[in-house]
Amino acid sequence: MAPTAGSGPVVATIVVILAVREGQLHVLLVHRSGPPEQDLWALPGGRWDGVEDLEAAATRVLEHETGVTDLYLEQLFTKDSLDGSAPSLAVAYFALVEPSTVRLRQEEAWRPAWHPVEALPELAFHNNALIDQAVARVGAKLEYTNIAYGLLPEQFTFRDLHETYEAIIRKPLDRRNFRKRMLSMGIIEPTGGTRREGAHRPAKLYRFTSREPVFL
Amino acid sequence: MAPTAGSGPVVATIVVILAVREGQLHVLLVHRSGPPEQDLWALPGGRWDGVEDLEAAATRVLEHETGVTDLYLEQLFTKDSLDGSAPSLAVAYFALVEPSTVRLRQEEAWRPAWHPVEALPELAFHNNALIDQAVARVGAKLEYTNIAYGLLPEQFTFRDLHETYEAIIRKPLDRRNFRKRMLSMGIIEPTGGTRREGAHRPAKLYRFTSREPVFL
DNA sequence: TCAAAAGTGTTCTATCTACACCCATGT
DNA sequence: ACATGGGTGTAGATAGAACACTTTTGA
Repeated sequence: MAPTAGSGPVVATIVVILAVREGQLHVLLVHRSGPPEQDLWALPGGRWDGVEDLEAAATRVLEHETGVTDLYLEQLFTKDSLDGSAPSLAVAYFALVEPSTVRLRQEEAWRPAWHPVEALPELAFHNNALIDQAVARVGAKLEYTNIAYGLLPEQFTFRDLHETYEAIIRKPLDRRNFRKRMLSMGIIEPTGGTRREGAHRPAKLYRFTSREPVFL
Repeated sequence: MAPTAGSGPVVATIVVILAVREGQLHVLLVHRSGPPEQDLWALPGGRWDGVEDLEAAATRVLEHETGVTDLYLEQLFTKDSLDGSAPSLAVAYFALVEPSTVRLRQEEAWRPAWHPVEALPELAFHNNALIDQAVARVGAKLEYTNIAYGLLPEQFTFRDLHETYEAIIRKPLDRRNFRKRMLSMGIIEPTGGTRREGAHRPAKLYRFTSREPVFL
């Protein structure tokens, strides 16, 4: 990475990459094989070169780790002092991805892996707080936006959607009321198709009416 | 200001300082007497030295411009490319202040001054968008927090509170419903005192039950 | 007694919550 | 026929919206 002009602090972009896998909310972490904070898990990130857009830098981190592009990405918070030593700044984003589209890098050094957000280890650079902040933000936005589209595939059943919501807000949602609310919000619509998943009635499939962020 | 270690971009903190004056929402701007962006109005800010807390740096800008300390301050957004030339980053905060506590610097070079948020001029560094973002955020938070305490003095009338809310959300609020809602939220309480302001019935005085941020 | 702002309740409507049974399918 | 998850409606409670007159004061 080319050194930047100026004489300011080191700036990094880091990304809280969230996905719902088997009904559990997960975050993507990498393992630090060298100092600082050796042997701790950390959020993926990279140094910002000062040339490209900040958001483009975050997108690049996301794509590098997951192979995913064009998903939901939003700025979260900017933190000083990544570590205690040199002056530094971390601009944190969060991203929502659909796990089946993800191909994790397979690298000895970093071992990118999904970790359930419940029961995280102590992270490098005190990044646990950023994850909490991201989850809280997503939970709040589920109520008045359609950002769940970032977490689900093109087509999905009501069960998928329901599980996704419950994984994030960690409270049970009444199935009938949930269905009514989603439909009355108008963020999803039936595709007409169905999906059979076992020895029982097939589920209708839905899609998001828009895959751009929409506020209600 | 001491140069920082590292070879990263220049980092600045800037602050959107908001106050309600005579029923109108105002933002504090400084006038740029030299390049870049000479002769345009801009948000006040300063270079971050990489040593102190980011938030402390923003607090220092706020205090330098207004003499006010210990008011409501919150991180807003981080933007790349303050200008088109050298790599740079601006970490924006917004602050809520009570105008009677403010003593603006009197400097020929910068001329800090309040500007009504309606009818702003084109600002340096395309900072108009940051102001819009700050106003939108405050407006949203009025609904579920007590942050209005940052905009009002220790004691105030319902009229003061009502005008403050209307100045930010730019929509009329029914007086009776507004009063009920504020009281049922429990964020304010009567002091017992009253204030006479003219040839009419005196108004009861209220205070915020807490002057720390409270979420409902 | 008049002008000017302060203070106060009720009705209606929309939204949210709680809750239990039948349906379609594969084995 | 049975096991499994999919799909549906109603009644009660709560919160929000609309709306107009009386009170207190100084001039």
